[in-house]
Amino acid sequence: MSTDGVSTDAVSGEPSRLRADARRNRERILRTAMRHFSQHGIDASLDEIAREAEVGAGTLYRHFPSREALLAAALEERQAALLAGAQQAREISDAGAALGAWLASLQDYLRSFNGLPAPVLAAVKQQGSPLCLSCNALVALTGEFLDRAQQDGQARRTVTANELFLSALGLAWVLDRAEACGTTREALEKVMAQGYLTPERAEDVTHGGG
Amino acid sequence: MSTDGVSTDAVSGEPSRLRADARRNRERILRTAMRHFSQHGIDASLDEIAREAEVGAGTLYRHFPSREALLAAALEERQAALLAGAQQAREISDAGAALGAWLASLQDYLRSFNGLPAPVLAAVKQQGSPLCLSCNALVALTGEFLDRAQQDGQARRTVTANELFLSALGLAWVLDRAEACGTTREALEKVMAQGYLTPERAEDVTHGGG
DNA sequence: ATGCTATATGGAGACGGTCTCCACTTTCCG
DNA sequence: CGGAAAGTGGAGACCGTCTCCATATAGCAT
Repeated sequence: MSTDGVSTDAVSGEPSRLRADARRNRERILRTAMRHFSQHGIDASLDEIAREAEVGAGTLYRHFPSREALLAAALEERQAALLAGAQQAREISDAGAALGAWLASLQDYLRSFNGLPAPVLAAVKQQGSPLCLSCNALVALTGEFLDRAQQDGQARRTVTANELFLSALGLAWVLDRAEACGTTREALEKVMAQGYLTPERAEDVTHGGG
Repeated sequence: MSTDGVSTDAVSGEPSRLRADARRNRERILRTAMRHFSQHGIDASLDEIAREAEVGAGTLYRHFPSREALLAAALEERQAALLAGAQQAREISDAGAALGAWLASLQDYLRSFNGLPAPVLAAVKQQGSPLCLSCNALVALTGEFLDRAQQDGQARRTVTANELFLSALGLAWVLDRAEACGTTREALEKVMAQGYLTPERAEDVTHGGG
């Protein structure tokens, strides 16, 4: 524990110019929040988190002005894991398999906390959200893998990154509230991948339109 | 129950043996609730509904013990419309088109109120919910049209009614919070119908398994 | 060390939501 | 018309979010 006093963190993350006690508190809050979000989902009581982190509610809200801000901070590790997943997926030679691997990683990420899909979806449309940045990145990444699979003739050219990402969100939403509901994750992923129509019929619809 | 002078309503609907004032209040609450759910989504304040219906909170909770109960009552007309939609769909000769029509009606129903997909999904797994009955019926109806389309070779035999219904729920969830998010309902419906994979690739996955 | 100030803290309390409880009012039957 | 059964309203307990500011503290200058 080499306590290096005040040194300004030149390159890295946010908690740079905070006073020592503030940094400590921020950390306590964050750890407690991660535990609570894991256990009780994204609707965990913020005051309860503050209480258990042994700080006042004001302190929590000073560090994290909104639930989303706290959520975003609590998700950083998971996001790192997701990015690692993306890197692994990139190294898969088959474009379709790579896309599949990415979507699987994405599902895992979206199930970090119960109810996570909702704020993520909100962040997609709402500009200023703290989750927004990562969220745009997620769409972009989805686009990257989708493009590759399309180039390779494995994914439909009619599908856009946005659509695929939103579909994945919908799937995650169903999954995290309904796994014990008579279906498996695999089955629903398959429906998303293949659709419910027969191939021949699907092509008709493609050309015929509505 | 020795002296049940008040005859139990054997067959029909709910508002049977209520005192005149009670029936009137129930009706006022229901009308107000329909308006509020329409305007503010399913999270509309119940106390606010009571206030605007000019009844006490206790009265509201006596008639409708939970938000779900009120919701279920407020949805009755919409459910009737949905059933009518099902009947129309039945009369379509093409099995695939019939399935499509049903799913479209279902989407309309699920968008009766903002946020409706969530309680419906909850009702799928939670036995005792007031929405549960209608919800089971919805899965059954979906099964009816899916079966027909499968018989006709238009829908994949690997898909079950439950899966299709849950997918539709996920779609509705995305739609009702994200329509103004860079995508159209039609596009997402198409993804659900066809999947994101190319037909050839989809067949590989079918055989290859997980 | 010591003083000083920017920084950070805690928790009381305003607000709004859910839901219960029961003293009171109303209906309606005999 | 009288009284029991049915129904009512709204006060208030409880819980969650979020703000505000008197107070406490870290860390720099001296």
